[in-house]
Amino acid sequence: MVKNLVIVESPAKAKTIEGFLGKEYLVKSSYGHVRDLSKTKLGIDIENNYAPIYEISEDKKNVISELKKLSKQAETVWLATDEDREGEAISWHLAESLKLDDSKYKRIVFHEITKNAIQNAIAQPRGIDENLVNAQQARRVLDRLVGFELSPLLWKKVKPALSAGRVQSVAVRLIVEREKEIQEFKSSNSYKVNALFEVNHNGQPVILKAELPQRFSNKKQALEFLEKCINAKFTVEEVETKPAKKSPAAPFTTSTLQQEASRKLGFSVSRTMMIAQKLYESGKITYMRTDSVNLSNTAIAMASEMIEKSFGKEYVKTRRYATKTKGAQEAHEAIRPTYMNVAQAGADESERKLYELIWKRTLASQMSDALLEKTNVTIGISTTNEKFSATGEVLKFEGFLKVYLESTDDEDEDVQAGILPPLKKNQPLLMKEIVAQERFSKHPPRYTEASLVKKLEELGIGRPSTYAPTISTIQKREYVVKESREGAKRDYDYLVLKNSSIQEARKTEITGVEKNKLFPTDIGIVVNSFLMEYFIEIMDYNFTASVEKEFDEIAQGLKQWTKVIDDFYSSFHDKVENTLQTADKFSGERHLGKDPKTGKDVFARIGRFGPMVQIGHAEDEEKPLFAGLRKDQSLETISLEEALDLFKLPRTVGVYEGKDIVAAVGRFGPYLRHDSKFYSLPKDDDPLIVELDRSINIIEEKREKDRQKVIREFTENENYKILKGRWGAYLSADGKNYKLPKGKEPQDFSYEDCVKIVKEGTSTKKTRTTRKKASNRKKN
DNA sequence: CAGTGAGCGAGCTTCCGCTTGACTT
Repeated sequence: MVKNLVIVESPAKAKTIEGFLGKEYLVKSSYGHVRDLSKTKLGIDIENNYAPIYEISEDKKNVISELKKLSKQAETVWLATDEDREGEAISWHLAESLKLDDSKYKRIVFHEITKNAIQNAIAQPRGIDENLVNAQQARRVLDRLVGFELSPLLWKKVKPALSAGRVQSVAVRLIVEREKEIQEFKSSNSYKVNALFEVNHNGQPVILKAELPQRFSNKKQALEFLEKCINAKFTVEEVETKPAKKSPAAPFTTSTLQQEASRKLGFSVSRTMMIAQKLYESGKITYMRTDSVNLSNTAIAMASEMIEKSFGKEYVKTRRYATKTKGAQEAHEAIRPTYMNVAQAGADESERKLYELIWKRTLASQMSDALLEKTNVTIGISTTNEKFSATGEVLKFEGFLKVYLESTDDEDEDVQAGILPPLKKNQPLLMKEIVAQERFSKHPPRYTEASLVKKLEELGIGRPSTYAPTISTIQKREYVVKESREGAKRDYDYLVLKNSSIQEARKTEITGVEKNKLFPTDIGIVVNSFLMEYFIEIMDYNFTASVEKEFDEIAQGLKQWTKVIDDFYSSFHDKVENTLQTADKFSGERHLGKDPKTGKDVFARIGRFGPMVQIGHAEDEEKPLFAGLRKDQSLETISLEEALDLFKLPRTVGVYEGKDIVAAVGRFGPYLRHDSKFYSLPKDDDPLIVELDRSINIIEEKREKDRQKVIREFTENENYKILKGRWGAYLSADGKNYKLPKGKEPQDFSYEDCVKIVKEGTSTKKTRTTRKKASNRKKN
């Protein structure tokens, strides 16, 4: 019988800690929260002063019954959950659901996972901080009230199965508003001038690049300037050298890790978290959901030893970083390698890459500044007052740059300043070439997943554990899509002065290329307008910050949590009721014009199944006609012509093998249907235009591809086939797919083998649709 | 996976923050 039961939040942490404590301690994990409000009902007794009605979460029933059994056997239960609002609440929920007497449990906290820290914690137990627990209850209840009152309102006024919440709705607002800014952005052009000079350095000609600091607003001015340069003399007027330094970035938090992994490794936010989780579980890194930039003393000591050993003493500079993030709770350390002397770790390529990033960032954070020498050179022009300037940078001491340089979101690919040749004041320069080219101002950048996380963190909205889920929620609800878009060609003026003559040219560049950026959908835009019109206070970027302030006051015992909730809810609920009664259906409806054939009105709006166009009114005698929008179309921009085109589909292209070929657009884009089989239309084919010959071609090509897919067929049963799929060979039998057991080549399976696979497989295999539903149920 | 959209009315959808598995076509 073990005397002491210690409960922490994560099983990986439990395993580590158990090693530090003696045999008298059994360490178990709660796997996060164990109780919550009802999954399907409101779970708040509003009449009874907002009393929350908690239930043990379905997936925690086993955890609780095991912990209950163990706690009965133990003398003392040590509640060692995280030292923050949620952690305190978890301890309280544990005490409640395990029915622990006040004398039976002790609450302890520790900030680093070392033997010392844990033994110190055990020596200084305390009770559960009720105020902190109440702050968490307020947070939980507020989020539930907002989410479960606004969402049903959306179902009634906009479209079923939508959702709204304190965090997700603001995330969508950021993206919608950025898109609006981009649409309204007027690009302006100007002329940028660059020059190349030749300098003699040790008998070798060296090129000196310089730039005109100001830009010309039109071509005429740019040309005038170049003309003045034809016969000008160029002289070095000033050489100014000054020292500069660069300092390393703080160690990783969840948010900065997601940003850097996105920029440097191209990982999505959720991929980064999945990989980090694996590294954490295998003991390679510390906890990956944190808002702290703090490193433990042990970690700093390990880092400094590692730096000194690898690079020398002059590279060591230990630093403490302070968080600047609003509402940071700092229950954990920054994300760092568990052992700084392990330079490489990870079970596969992506784990190794992410580990390397974390290792380098942590190491660099404890290294010396990089010392630079910056040189600014001013070059005078004899015929005019404008001056060129050239800048150079010499690295005097690498410091932390030896291992790591933080990247930026800046998309400008301006060339890094390099080394300048030695230059003296009054030195004449030989001009080789001056180029004036037209440049265009850029709209603000669209958000990536990672830059959205950064913005949310700045606003204090969301927590490390929710950044990745929030981003997937707004995509799952189809408020936002992650997309890459091809750029468009754009012409620009290119004027070059060379060998005393000016040449003019029109050049072409590609602009507006977007890779994995977040775009709002029609539904996202309409839901956002609805919420902005009726619930501006929830949509306010400062809403979270201001309620967090109140939660803090609850935590300090200055305010009663139910009072805070009541102040919010009474006016909020009135507004919900009022909107329910008075607001019309909100569909983002746009009147596009009249149908020339029937004279009826044509509308674009959000329907039950998403964006659509409609000819005629619902109350007309004749039923209105409907057509869904294509993926590349939007409510805000679709024209009457484009809308009318949508009604031309489905269209019969012709007859092949005695059956009609029909062209149409479905959920997955344009397609052909023939003999009740579907054939996707390639990107360049338009379903409105595609001809019979081309259609037959597409059908035959698909048939040929399908033939190549077949590895083996059976004479015994034509519905059984061994096929080559995306993940290797598999068995397709009566429309269901089965994995092939290992140890045999795919073509060697006999019909009897296959029957056996089907028989054994049926219990675990589900059909496509039920599996999808099952996974949805689990996620929600 | 390849429609649908009115209206009727049933029954469903939904939040944020803590944590891991069990899924793999």
